[in-house]
Amino acid sequence: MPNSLSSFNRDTFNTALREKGLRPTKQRACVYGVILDKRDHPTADDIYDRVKRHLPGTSFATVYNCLETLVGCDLVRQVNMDRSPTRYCPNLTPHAHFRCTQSGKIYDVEIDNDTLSLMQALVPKGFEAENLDLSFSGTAKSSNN
Amino acid sequence: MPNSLSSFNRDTFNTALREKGLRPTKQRACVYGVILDKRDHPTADDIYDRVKRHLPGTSFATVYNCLETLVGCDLVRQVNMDRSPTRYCPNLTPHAHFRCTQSGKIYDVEIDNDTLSLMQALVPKGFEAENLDLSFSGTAKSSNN
DNA sequence: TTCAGGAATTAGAATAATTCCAATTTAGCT
DNA sequence: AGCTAAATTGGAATTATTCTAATTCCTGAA
Repeated sequence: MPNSLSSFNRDTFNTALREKGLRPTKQRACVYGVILDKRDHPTADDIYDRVKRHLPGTSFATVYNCLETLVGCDLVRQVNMDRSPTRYCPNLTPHAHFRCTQSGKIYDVEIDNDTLSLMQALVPKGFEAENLDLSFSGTAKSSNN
Repeated sequence: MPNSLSSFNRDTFNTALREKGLRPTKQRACVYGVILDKRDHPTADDIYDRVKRHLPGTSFATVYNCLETLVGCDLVRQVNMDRSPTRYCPNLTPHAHFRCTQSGKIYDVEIDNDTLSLMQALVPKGFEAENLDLSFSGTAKSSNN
């Protein structure tokens, strides 16, 4: 039930919001819940559909508002692949993404610390990188689906 | 004059298109020309403005069509950063991009072969990556502008 | 507990980038 | 020169997202 967060997640959620002086509303909890519940990198559209099942009155604007809030509180990450709609991901560890051009599915790809440091070292002097995004696209064998 | 490609670039251009059975039209040449001419990662909009100075009748659809063609012929690369409009880049060597969140400017960042191989090695078995995209965002010191 | 004031949500309009479409023009062959 | 497929054109359509103004909801001071 995505609208009832586990007590662990509920705590994380409440704390993260309160730290920023924001209110832990039921819509925000529900959006967070559905993202945790099915970790398939849903789009705002997907999330809207899922949230509506629990809170039927929810509007699109609210979903976008909640997503922005959750991203701002570092509870979820945005994943942008090419021109496709933004996707959302509750995995906060440094990781890359692989998109299968056939199925459209997105997979998390771990990044080991050595490679991560080397990538960070690419940034030239005089530039201060706050964010690093690594993504792959190609085909995934059907056994991965 | 972006509508007169250097003979070197003209050759590259003609060959790349003919190899795919496509026609080297003046619109395509002009789009390619303006991208080579000012390597500032222009958007389709920027390109449209520049092309219009040389071929005033050009439509937006044509610019998009030409860009798609040029990308398909591996004459230019698309650069997608977050949700901002797609940008185009004539640098075909493997490289990453850095976007300054203050100025919006995009800079090329070299990737050395060792780091490139390590990044490619992140892709798990069962996945075949055709494309790799690495981008950074943050701030660039004003001396870089 | 009530109520004031700010925060959050809502529905729908607006925007921005891009793609589609049907009609016209053009380039390359015979 | 004329035919045919390819390319271009202008404008409409689409898609994802953001904005806006009105309403509802919380929260904490009285």
